[in-house]
Amino acid sequence: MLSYTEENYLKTIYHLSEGGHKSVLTNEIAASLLTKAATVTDMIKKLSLKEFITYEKYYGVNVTKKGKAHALTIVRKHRLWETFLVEKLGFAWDEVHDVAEQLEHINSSLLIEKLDAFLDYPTADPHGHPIPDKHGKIKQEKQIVLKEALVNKPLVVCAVRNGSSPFLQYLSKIGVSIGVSITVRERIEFDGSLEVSIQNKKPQLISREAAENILVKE
Amino acid sequence: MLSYTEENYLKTIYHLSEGGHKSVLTNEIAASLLTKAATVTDMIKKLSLKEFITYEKYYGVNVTKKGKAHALTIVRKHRLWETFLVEKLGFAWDEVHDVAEQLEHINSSLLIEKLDAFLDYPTADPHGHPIPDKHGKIKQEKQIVLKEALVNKPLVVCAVRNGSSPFLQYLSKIGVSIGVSITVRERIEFDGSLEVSIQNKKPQLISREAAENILVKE
DNA sequence: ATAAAAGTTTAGACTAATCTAAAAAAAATT
DNA sequence: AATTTTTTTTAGATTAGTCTAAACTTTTAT
Ligand SMILES: [Mn+2]
Ligand SMILES: [Mn+2]
Ligand SMILES: [Mn+2]
Ligand SMILES: [Mn+2]
Repeated sequence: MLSYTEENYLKTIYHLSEGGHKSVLTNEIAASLLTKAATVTDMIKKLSLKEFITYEKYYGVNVTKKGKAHALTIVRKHRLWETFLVEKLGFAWDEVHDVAEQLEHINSSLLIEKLDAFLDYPTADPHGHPIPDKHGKIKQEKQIVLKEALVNKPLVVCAVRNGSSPFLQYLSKIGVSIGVSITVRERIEFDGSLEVSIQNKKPQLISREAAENILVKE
Repeated sequence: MLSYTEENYLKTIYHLSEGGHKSVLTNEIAASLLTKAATVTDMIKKLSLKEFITYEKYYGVNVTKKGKAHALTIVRKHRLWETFLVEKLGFAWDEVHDVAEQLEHINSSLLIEKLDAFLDYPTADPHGHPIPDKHGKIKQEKQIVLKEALVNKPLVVCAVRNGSSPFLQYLSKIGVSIGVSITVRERIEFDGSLEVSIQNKKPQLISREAAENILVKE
């Protein structure tokens, strides 16, 4: 059994490792969790003792199979709760993350299975992020970053990379949400900004930063 | 802001004080929370410093107005969550308490207001316990203990006193749930057991203990 | 009215999670 | 290759919540 804090460390390490594919350094974890490196060192010793990660002094940590499995249950809970908040309670997509940060630590497998059924087994959360199934399996569809999209090819918004409130609110304002159609009309080489048409409406400019944080599919 | 632990102490003290009407002794709190008296003494010092309770050394504690208000928000959350689990997720009434013990500490007023609306502003939880409204107001209907009920007077089950799983499962088994009609046919003076007819079915015997834990109204 | 019993508080210790400052190791620069 | 800079770890402290054992108060029984 992991504590609330240990779960947060494990989830953060899992995300920073990009799903277990690369090792993660002490300072990255500290920056991500707004703690100090010394605190992280203590915690990673604990997590490696419990075999959720492996740890080589001075060279960072890697998530073990056991660690990845547990991290996935936390991600699953986080995303199911976010889906519940939007679909059933009427939250906006920029209001759910902080509440889900708390709800993801509720410990009841019956609860999470019933919630999953109640939501009709969703495969993506309100930000388009995939929801692992009860076995930890993720259904990943292929998606590309809007910034790299071909000009004049009609695409559909399928996820955001950055889930911060200001960004999500900005997207809502310009009419972007999951499932909306979007076509790049012109790429401005000077600053990387794009002229895009959303739902076939009058083209508008979006910044390079925005275009790097919108994921689309055909 | 109270910690998870402080909230549990405050809620327990509130319940033991019967809604703020009597003072509560150190050992009662310790017994209720399965901790030791010394631990309780430390915690009640902290809670009284924060003015959620008043504390007179050796003579127990009393809940302040502020303490009662906060306790009521926790009770509200607990009972709204229990209602959600039963009404929306299909939990049985004996499965919800432990999960609600966790959920009651989730901190988001938006969440609780939206949940309340989603459930259509319920006034009682699955055990018949009243749900305080957002101002902490409790709508208490008058109810009597089945043990004291008049013979041959048709009544309706409106709450249980004891919410333990074994008791709730026993009630389900004999056909008792909230809203069911019940009539006392005979009171056995020897051991206090009652012969009752549930939903006008064949009379059956229930023990004094059971009859003390079922609340009914006309 | 004392003495014994019961209940409560204090003292001292432990674990989890955090910090700052100092030491050590690795990486980058000259 | 040596030195400087950056990163990480270790050492030592702090706070929250818990415990046991000892001391102190209140209550009960003689
Ligand atoms: Mn999120
Ligand atoms: Mn979290
Ligand atoms: Mn309950
Ligand atoms: Mn609780």
